[in-house]
Amino acid sequence: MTAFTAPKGVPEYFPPRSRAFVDVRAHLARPAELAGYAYIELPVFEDTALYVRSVGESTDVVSKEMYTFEDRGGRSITLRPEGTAGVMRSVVENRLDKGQLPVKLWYAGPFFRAERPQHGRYRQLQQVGVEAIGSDDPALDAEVIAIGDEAFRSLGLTEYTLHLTSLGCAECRPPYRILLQSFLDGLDLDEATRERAAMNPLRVLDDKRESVQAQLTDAPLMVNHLCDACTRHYDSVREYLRIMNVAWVEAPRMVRGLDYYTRTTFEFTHHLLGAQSGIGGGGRYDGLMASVGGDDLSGIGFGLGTDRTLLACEAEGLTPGSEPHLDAFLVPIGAAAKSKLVSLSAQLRAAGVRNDLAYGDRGLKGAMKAADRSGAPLVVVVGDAEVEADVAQVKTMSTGDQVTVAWPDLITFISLAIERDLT
RNA sequence: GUGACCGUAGUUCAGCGGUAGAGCGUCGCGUUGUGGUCGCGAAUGUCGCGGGUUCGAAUCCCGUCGGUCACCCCA
Repeated sequence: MTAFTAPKGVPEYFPPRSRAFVDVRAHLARPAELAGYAYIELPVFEDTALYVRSVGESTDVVSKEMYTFEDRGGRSITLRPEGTAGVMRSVVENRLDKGQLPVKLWYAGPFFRAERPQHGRYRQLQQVGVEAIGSDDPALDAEVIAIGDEAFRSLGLTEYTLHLTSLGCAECRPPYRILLQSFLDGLDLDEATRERAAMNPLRVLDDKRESVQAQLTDAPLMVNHLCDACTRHYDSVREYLRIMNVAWVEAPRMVRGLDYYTRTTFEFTHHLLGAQSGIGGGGRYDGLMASVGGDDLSGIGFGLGTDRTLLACEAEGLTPGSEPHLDAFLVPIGAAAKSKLVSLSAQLRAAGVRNDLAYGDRGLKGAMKAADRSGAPLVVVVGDAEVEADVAQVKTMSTGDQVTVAWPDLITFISLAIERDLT
């Protein structure tokens, strides 16, 4: 039993799984880079009011899941529960929106939500996100969605579904909301659900209980009450998605937990993850910039769950990050050989050849075992005889072939061997 | 936050009232300087933590911490 334990609900990634985590994160970010999104590094805590204003006071995230505390100057600080608000704040504060639009940004890092932990639901969670600000072009909605889809697909994932809907805008949502509310008023609901209906009637639509769902079959749906502009926008988004061969499922009852979403809204869920199946989600947020004090610019973005995506890969039997991470492993026998290989190791690294050395002066047999487990395709063995002859033995692990190479040719020989293997 | 289940070597788990086991992994050996297979051997546990019941607790009870499942929520 160790004296200290990590805080409740916090995942840690250490070898060998940390390699998979890093690889997943890289795959999630790559499609955004390919589409011209630039990286933005933001603070992990912000003024509490930023989240209350943008995410929405009535949301669960703000009302009961935030890590909020007072700092030494008496300011109310909150550990970021999501990424979009901080990006908006930074864009406005640093006037990134005063140049060419849209502003396209991506970020990655930890977020914090004080929920009851579960497999895939963590108090410190990792996300990779993108935001495209300053354009309401539906092709941009489609681009963002396609980037998310490509991120998952590039990892080899297949057991996921893209859910898509439109949540309407400031014009058409309020009247729909009233319509839905009056429908829900006529239903037989328990106290907690009734309260939710009053707070956010949309939320009731995706209640998982059958007793509730049975009563909802005739509920009015937002997609049937969109204004003309929203209908055109949504139709257009879907047309672009078709052009890009992105498959989706219409999800007219989908609800998102953050209040700022408007129009296009989407979610990626994975079938093998149980209750915490959401691996990514996002949407358009046309009033958000103005609400944090900026110009009234529209925007769209998503957050992809790095932790859950890794879990999804594991559930599908995928092994991200399992490629060998070394090119060569160096095995010295005796002090003279050790000095030569310590020097060689540094030279190889400077030449871009990834390598490790058998430390601890263990026997050749044990050192070879370590070499095998390192995954390095090449092993360099040097003992007294080789030092004497100014050569090294270079063994190709996959075939067992071993050749003697003159010491001055070694770096070139190894570099070429690796290059040949890669092509 | 609500309800339920679980917590034993590095790891996966068995043991379920009489003073702790297996597979995998780790390390060593199978003669002098070569891994992966095979054979042989070894090391490692305050049985999550605290209290209680008992002659005796990893085993029963309570609390606590942590994890997991569902709800809720969402990445």
